[in-house]
Amino acid sequence: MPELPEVETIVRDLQRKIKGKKIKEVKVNLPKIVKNSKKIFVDFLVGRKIKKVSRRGKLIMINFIDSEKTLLIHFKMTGQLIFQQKGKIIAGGHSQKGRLDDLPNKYTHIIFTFQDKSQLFYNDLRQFGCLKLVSPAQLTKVLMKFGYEPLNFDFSLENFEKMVKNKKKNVKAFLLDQSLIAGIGNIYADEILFASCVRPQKNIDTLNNKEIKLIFKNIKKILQRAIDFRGTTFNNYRNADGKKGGFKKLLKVYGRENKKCVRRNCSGIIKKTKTAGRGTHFCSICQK
DNA sequence: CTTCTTGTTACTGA
DNA sequence: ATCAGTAACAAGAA
Repeated sequence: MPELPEVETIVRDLQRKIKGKKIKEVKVNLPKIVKNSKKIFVDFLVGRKIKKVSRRGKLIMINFIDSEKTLLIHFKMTGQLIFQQKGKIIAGGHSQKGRLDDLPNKYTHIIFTFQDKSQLFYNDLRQFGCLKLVSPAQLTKVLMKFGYEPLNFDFSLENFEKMVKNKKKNVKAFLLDQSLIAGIGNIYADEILFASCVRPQKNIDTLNNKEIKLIFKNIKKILQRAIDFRGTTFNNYRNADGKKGGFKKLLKVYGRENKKCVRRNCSGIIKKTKTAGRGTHFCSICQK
């Protein structure tokens, strides 16, 4: 599922690929994905030049030259943004399921065509993602609800320690709460807690100083490393080139139910439970 | 056929 | 106020 590292990978790629391009045509095949009226959405975008592609948590923001408005894109579970030069065969090669690598496919709901004939496809198998044009005031309101950017300088150990105080949630729910820290999802929450030897069910107010420090360090380390590997493809995720991420082989607990714990000298078997409403993987031996 | 999956929001009840 | 739990959204995998 797209979490911070996956969204960051796409944002960096798109910034390079579509910055400065002028939109020539916008096709909306599934209007419910767009949270504005289709006419307002299309009329605004056609003729616009892309100024900037950026991100806050898992939310993508696209700005345009000569406009105050921002296009927000949220992938939710299965959204994709895939860019193709005109006529180029999409990378990713040999789909086992036939021709899903050819775009547009049956999950392509919006198509942006630029003046140079290159195209950006919004695909979404489960149709939970959304696109929305917002004014600066609306944008401010949306961004107010986001917590720290975990890789930013202001997300410091000192500030993290402050956040942990007076909180009563279990630590998994804490990591998933976008209003506290923005961008961690189910996969990285499990990985961060495994790396920190802390049980996901453990209440945040029972953590000792060492555990708090370790969790803080691993949030930064694991998210950064996942970006370096261009994200995790568990099933649906693809980057802006349509390719899979490389972090899956570095996953230590997520998706490893009933397998042996990879920690040295640990004989545990990875268990799967439901915590904070999500499938949660952990080792009951080395995660205390 | 049923059950499970996931990000987010909305809602309920403690 | 705060938190835990669940439903809803959709469609595919097992």
